[in-house]
Amino acid sequence: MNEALERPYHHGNLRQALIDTASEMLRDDKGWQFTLREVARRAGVSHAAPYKHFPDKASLLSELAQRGFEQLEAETRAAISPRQRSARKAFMAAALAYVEFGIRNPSLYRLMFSAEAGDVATTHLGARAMSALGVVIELLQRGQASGEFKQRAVRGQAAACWSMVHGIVVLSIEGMLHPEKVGADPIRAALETLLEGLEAPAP
Amino acid sequence: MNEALERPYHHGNLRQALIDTASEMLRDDKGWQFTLREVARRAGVSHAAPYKHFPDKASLLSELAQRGFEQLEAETRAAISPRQRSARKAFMAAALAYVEFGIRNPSLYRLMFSAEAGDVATTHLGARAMSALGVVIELLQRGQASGEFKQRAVRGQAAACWSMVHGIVVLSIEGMLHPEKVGADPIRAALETLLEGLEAPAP
DNA sequence: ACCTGAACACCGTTCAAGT
DNA sequence: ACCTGAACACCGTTCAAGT
Repeated sequence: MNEALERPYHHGNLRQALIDTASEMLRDDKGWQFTLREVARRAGVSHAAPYKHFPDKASLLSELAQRGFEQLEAETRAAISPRQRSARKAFMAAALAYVEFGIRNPSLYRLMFSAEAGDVATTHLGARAMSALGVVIELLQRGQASGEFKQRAVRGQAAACWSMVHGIVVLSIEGMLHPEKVGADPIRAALETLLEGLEAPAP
Repeated sequence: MNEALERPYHHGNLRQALIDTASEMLRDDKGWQFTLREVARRAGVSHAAPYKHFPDKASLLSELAQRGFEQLEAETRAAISPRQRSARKAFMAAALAYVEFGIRNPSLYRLMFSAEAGDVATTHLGARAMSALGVVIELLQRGQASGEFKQRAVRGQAAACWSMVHGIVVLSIEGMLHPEKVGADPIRAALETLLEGLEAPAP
């Protein structure tokens, strides 16, 4: 921290330095009012310098968002890597990993779905998001193949899962899923309810 | 429209005029970059005039958000007013009304859950949101009383329902629930899945 | 009582000019 | 090749001054 004192980026990788600095701001400043000039300031360069490495502000944000999706997918995938578990357990582990990522990185998570990083649906961002969605689809296919989950259109079930975890994250970040409002451990309760909608009735 | 030509607010209700103008901007400008100066401009007053009626920008936004929650609750409630229906049908109708409100008013919906309108959880806003949540809770209690829904903690089920509809709205607004990505009518599919998690197995 | 105009401290973005 | 400083057109907010 405080790289500015060492004047480190006179030559080289300002681009990476800007990304790192911005990531830190995203992690630390809960109050999400991201400004390019402040990133430049913290990186120890003039406010015009970033424009040599990014065409505009949205471009830097988009870069951060993409990295966010990569990290989200990696963490969610890691949560289900022990393949021996049941689809139910794998589902729960993946869903909790997703939600925890969102709650641990509220500003980043908001950014990932914010229009400020570019049209999420139409740009590369959409591709990243869809790739993250792939984890869910694999999980659902596994559950259906083993007979644990109902035989339904996987894409519809995936829409349900993604909407649920996304909703949980956003409402949690906004402080609307606190126990006093909506009962103890609303996150687990919500995921349990969804899971029961996915599962096939006991034979 | 174009009220400015008639110089209508020289005397009276500039406060209301600002709210109306801002609401129109919210409805029309898909690209959500709300500025107080533009509201003043469209209302035909100087950029300093709003400060005689609202302490700051967040205050106007908060007012708009509160009205949004009122409208959302009213529309959701209206969708289930024919009391004779089954809990399943009432639930589906209410959920679809909620989701359609969000999709019809994307900027307003975003604002309602955005930190720009003040801390959603801690201010009056939170109260409005909780009041809107009341519709869901009544519905769940009805379904449990009639035996249609599983006997579970209503607050947990409510968390599931709210997270689901909220997630559906946000992902839809962001263009991530389009048929080519996630199958035909992902909204109904997602709500069906949730509903099956709520319902008691057939006796 | 209600509104305006100038002013201040910020933005994002551009561009000539510096090394 | 990479960065800076001044500049432009915007913000939100304040405040003396106008009617």
